[in-house]
Amino acid sequence: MAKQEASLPTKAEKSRNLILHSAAKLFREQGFSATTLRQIAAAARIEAGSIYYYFDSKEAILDEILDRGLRHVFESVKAAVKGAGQATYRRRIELAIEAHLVALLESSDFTSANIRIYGQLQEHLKKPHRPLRRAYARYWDKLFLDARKAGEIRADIEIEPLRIFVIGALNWTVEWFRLDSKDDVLKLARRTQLMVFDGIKK
Amino acid sequence: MAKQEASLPTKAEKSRNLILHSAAKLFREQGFSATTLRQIAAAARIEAGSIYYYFDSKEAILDEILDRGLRHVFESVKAAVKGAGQATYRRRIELAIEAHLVALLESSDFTSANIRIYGQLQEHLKKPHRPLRRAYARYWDKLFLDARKAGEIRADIEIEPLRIFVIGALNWTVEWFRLDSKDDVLKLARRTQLMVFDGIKK
Amino acid sequence: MAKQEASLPTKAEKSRNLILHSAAKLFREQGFSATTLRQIAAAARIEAGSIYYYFDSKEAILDEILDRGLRHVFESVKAAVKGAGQATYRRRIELAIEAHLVALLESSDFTSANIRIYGQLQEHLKKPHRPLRRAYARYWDKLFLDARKAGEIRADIEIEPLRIFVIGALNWTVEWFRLDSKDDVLKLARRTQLMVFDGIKK
Amino acid sequence: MAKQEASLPTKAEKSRNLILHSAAKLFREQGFSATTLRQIAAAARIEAGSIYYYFDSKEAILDEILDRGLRHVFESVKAAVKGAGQATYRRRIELAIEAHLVALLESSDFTSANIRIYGQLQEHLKKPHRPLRRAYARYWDKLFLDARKAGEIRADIEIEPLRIFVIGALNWTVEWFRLDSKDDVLKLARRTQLMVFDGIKK
DNA sequence: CATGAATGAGCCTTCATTCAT
DNA sequence: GATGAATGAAGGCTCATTCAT
Repeated sequence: MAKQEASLPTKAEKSRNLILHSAAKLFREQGFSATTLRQIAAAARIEAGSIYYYFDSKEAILDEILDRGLRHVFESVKAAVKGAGQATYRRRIELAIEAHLVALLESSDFTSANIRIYGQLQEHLKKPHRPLRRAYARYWDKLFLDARKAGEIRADIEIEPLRIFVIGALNWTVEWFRLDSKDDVLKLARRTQLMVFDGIKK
Repeated sequence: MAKQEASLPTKAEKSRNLILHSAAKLFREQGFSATTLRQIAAAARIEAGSIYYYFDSKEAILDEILDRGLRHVFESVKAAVKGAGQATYRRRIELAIEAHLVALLESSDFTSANIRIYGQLQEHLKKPHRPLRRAYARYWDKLFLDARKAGEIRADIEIEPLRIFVIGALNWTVEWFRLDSKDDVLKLARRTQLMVFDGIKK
Repeated sequence: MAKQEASLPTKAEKSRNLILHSAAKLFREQGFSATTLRQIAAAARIEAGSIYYYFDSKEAILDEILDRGLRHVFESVKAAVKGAGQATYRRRIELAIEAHLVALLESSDFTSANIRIYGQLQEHLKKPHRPLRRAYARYWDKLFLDARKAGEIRADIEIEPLRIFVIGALNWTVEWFRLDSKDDVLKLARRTQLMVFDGIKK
Repeated sequence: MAKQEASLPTKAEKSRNLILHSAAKLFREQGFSATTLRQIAAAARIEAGSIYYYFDSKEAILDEILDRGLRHVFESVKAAVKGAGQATYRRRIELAIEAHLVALLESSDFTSANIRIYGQLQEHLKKPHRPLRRAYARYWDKLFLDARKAGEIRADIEIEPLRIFVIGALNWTVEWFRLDSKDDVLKLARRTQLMVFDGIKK
């Protein structure tokens, strides 16, 4: 009962995590409502009924996946930016772009599931996650705002549309990107950084 | 499929179209499998059973929506580019961006439904639409390729990643953009064109 | 769509009623939660899913059964008493006893189901039916009160315990009485009337 | 089943009893099939799985409750009558009525659970308890028969319907009576005795 | 053309039960 | 003695689909 500190994951914790990972993968691939609990159970190699030992409902699974997914990108990006110390703002934003892409395409299925299915969920499923989503948006806004104040990006650019444009381009990768090697994501990141900052014109 | 030679739409054709539009809106909002035939029927103000007079199955409705949606953007973009005559390639691409956005966000729900749900569909539902999707991708590639040959965009940019980046940024708008007025879409288009060509750096 | 006056029951109305009667019988025999929709469907010779064409839920079926059941006894008793005209109060109460028993044991399964299962239902299922139950209790109370005022029953008898005693003795019959012929119920009624008024002592 | 010779109850016996009491209360309130083993376990402050250390199945719990419940009224009534010595038959029956009511409404939940749920159980669950039920009925029949022979109750009254009427009125109290104080049950008993013997007429 | 009625497969969920620890 | 973890059968309910009218 007492929570052990940094102890090995118990059997139960492993089962719980296996369910979450299986569900996240399926949600990302097929969407929330097209995914059945039997599919999740099969992927986790248990019976459908057993899922209810760990979760109250299909929605409870979704809830935890959405939360973990967003928290994961957010923390990755914050860590990357923090790690940049006093680099230029361009550099910081470049690192944020890379971190966002890595979290989305490599780390786990939580983030990609979140990005992919959130928009089509019913209102009551989205609601609890809105505060964190807003916080993440504000974090990027601050990054761009600081860069503009520092004169590193054009003064006539509005922050919000910019953020939407950039994150949109990043998020869309989830629709087509298939993981082959870490290099691929980094290469994709580099290209994206360049495109965002310098555009495509000669 | 529908027989017609510019005659007035019959009552049957009107019902058919109403079903398609109702379905497209719901598919875009909730996804394919979360949308029920009864919801579609209610939105079209008929009974669920009546849908089968016009369509063989739910999948048949989807099929037509996907097809119309993609055809619609594709034709809009081609028309816009053709209308530009011998303008610069930058101008042509700018018009393509605008046309894509207008088709996606304004014209109807077919295109937005297509963009939004395609990725999560089962393989057998995607398959028939792949040829057209590829053709559309090649059309953009040609646009960018010509621009590069003409020296209007940087020589070191690879075409495919560029196309993915641009269309991705455009498509993601479907996740957040809510139509208020035509101006908004055009403003969005102008900003996007600028960002794509000139980037954000000072 | 327009309600026809006293028209023949439509096919749909017949199905609906068949479901209700099948359910009432099973509820009375086994209780509410031990009865499955599949059992009800089988008894009504349809498929379980078809029940939902007529009812929103199992609870909706219960609701209508409870309502019909209580309404039925109530109206039977009122009609019987009214039919007695200006008879003595003893006579009126005797007729009420008979009417209650006939409704409970003969007329249909709605009343017996109601009497038998009400007490074990969850609070939220009972609640909507409380007003009518109270009204029925008050009706009996008035009957006894008038009889006491008229000096036909002993002055020292408290009305509420009396009503509870009498209705209790009547209702308990549902636990053991099995219908053979109309005579049986009437014989039972006569015995009960006698016992209630004259007691058993010599 | 439990081995014991007036020794103190072991821990195991206490657990077993706690399970039985918890179950009886829930069965009485909600019925047998609406009560889950997890509810019983929670009420007994153990885990659901642990119940199987003491009982083979949910039905085994029911079985013991039914048995204890009936045995308890039966013995109470016998003891009360026996304690009356050579009193009049009216007095003996009055004491039996009181004892039945006290057992039903006060002593424990076993008897009330039995009375309330027995009628809706499946045949195979009722069967083992029928002999004892019949014996209890015969016991009352004998009481009334003796009273009639002794000329204390009217000669024209048939014994079986009388017993059914009286026990029915007593048992129905379980549907509405809520325990407040011992006096209440005794008051209820006195009223019932009076009503049974003298009826309500002036 | 359109619907009302019904189907049956399958969904999420519950629950008595099992068993290794 | 007792539990945590898991099972699998079944329950209420939904939904695409069918078809006589």
